[in-house]
Amino acid sequence: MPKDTPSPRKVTLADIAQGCDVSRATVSLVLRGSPLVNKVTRARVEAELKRQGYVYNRAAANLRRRTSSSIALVINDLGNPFFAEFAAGVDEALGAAGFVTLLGNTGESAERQQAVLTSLIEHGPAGIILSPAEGSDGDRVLSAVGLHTPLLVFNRELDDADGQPRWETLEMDNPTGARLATEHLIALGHRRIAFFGGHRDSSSCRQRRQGYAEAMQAAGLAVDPGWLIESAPTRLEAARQTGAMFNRDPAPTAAVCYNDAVALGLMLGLTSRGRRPGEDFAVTGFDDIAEASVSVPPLTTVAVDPRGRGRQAAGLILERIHRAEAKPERIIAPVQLVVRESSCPPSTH
Amino acid sequence: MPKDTPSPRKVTLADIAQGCDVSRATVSLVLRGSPLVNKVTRARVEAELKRQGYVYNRAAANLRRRTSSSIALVINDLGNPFFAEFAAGVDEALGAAGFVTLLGNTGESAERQQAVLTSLIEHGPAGIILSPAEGSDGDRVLSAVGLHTPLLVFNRELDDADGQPRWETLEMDNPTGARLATEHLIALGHRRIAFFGGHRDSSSCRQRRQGYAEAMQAAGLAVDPGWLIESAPTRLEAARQTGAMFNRDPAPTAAVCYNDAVALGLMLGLTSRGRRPGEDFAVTGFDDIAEASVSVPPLTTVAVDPRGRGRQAAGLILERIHRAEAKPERIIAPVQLVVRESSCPPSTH
DNA sequence: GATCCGCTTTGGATCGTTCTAAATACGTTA
DNA sequence: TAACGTATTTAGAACGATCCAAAGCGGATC
Repeated sequence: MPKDTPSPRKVTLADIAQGCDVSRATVSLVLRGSPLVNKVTRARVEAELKRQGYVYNRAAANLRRRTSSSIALVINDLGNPFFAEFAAGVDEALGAAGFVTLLGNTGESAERQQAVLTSLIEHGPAGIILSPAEGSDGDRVLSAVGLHTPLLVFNRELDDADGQPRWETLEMDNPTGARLATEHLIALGHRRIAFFGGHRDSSSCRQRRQGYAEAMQAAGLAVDPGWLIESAPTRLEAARQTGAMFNRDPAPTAAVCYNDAVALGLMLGLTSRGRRPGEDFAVTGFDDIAEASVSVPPLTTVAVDPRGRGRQAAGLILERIHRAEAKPERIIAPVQLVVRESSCPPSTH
Repeated sequence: MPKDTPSPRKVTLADIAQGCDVSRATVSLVLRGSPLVNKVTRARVEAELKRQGYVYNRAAANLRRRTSSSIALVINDLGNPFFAEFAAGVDEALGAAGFVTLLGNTGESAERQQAVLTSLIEHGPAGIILSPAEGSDGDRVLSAVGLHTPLLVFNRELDDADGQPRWETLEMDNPTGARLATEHLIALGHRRIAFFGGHRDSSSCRQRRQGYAEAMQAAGLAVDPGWLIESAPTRLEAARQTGAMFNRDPAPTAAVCYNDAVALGLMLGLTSRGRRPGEDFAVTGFDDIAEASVSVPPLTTVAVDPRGRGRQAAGLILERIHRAEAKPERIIAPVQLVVRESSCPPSTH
């Protein structure tokens, strides 16, 4: 229940119309740059608009026209630079198309996500871009969103069991990214390669592990189950788990990490155990966050261009709004391996 | 000009009213939980609401009531974790109060900021929170925002020369923060302390330098002008400028940095010059970004709690909306020194 | 003088809510 | 029986824009 106060009263079309002795309809035509109105009238009206400091009331227009000029953007963790960049990309592209972004941050809580969605939908956005919180349920989401508002799900899979896909999907090409990183390490001469970090039940982690496994298999390399190490996707947790890597003998000589945060944490953990990442242990990340290029050593990683993905997501939802009939697609965004210094050949001793 | 398409038609109050044979007014009362309606009627109406899958049209309600349930949030750089956290805090508090966040990212461009403000204001937000882009002009901002929408300016000063303050201000206590950091280094025994990073013309940098200067003076320590080193507030630039610190003889033994990014860059630069931050050179930062606690060595810094500041900003603007007559205040948020390992006593040799 | 034309302009209904003032129902009291 | 009070419901005019169909206005044509 928004507590709010009536404003002092704003200048409306009617005020302008009265002020220069034309009808509201004419003023409206001027505002929308219609070619119907006479030059002289237009000039008079425009002068009056400026004089009274008129500001357009888009809500009223939208009500009458039964349209909307906003898109809701629901993010699972705005504090995470990856999603913040994504949001910036979305807002940039939406702004350029004349839309405004309705923001909602869920902090990875599926409950809050429901609340946020119900609240946002009441503002009548033309579409919704959702980066789901962990543990989101497709049916619940849909019950809040309804069937009339186009929905684009970003980054995580949301169970969509029905025959008909009920929303559009934009995902990173996780398998390929992990495969590229793994192949790169193999090409450098590594044979014992671990997959480090991430939660087994997250869809992106599954997909990345799969790409890793494919590359290993294609090269005829065995994967020791002890080389699949889970950890929360944060630097701190990853640093803590570093030890788990060296429980087996022989230990791995390289690790493909779930993401950059984990990779940076692993490098920290290695350093504090007296190992030098990029010299006697190879590490790769995923995401290419800003820090990756300035860490010591600079991190080899898979770039996904979150800002570009944001722009893409905005483009997709706008397209869908214009052609509501088209059936939802599932889009996989390409990724790119960026080789830096953290991926070294296996040390010789 | 938003290109948009009429939607398939939504369920309205009238549909519900017709569906259970009461008037629109009654349904409206039910929706708003008025005690006037009879229990039995209420139940009937509620059943019908559910049956038809009604969703409230807040825009229409806002039009009629001449209210607004949104607040615009304009951010100079969403990609920066500090501002992303701030935004998350704002959204959290606004959401709790039943408001929705209209997001706009300006990417530090004053031009884009004007465009964003004019676009957002047309959606009739109840208030605006603005973290200004570099080089913003107070008068231009105000010409876009108008005088009827409460404005809260965050983090940077915006020239407000007039006698009457025309907007509310929320700033960090920069002078005190820098003073605390400097005093901490002095207490450890340092005598030659540099101020490293930031642009001289940014208001926050000026304020932090001032706090540093005060502390130095209070301790009777001279400041060599060569110890005031400018740099863009990024890690990379800071690393590049590291050399400038050792141009003078005797060189400083510690540095108060403009912010954490700069401090981390400086530590990088020190390391690559064979110096060990936290052992033979002391470093402090400002902001306490997530990384600060996990860097090597962990960074002594000044915590400003961006998420908390976001919540505070939301609270302030909401308060102002309710009491529009109150004259705008200028609020300085307290900061806190967090001592970690990067600040060591001066090395003995 | 009536008709038709293109060029402009306009009154009034409309979008989905809320608000006001008044209507309705029904028992009580005088 | 009329007047009254309480509890509940409602018709219809707003809010600020847009849309539609129609009208006004010369001037050209018949």
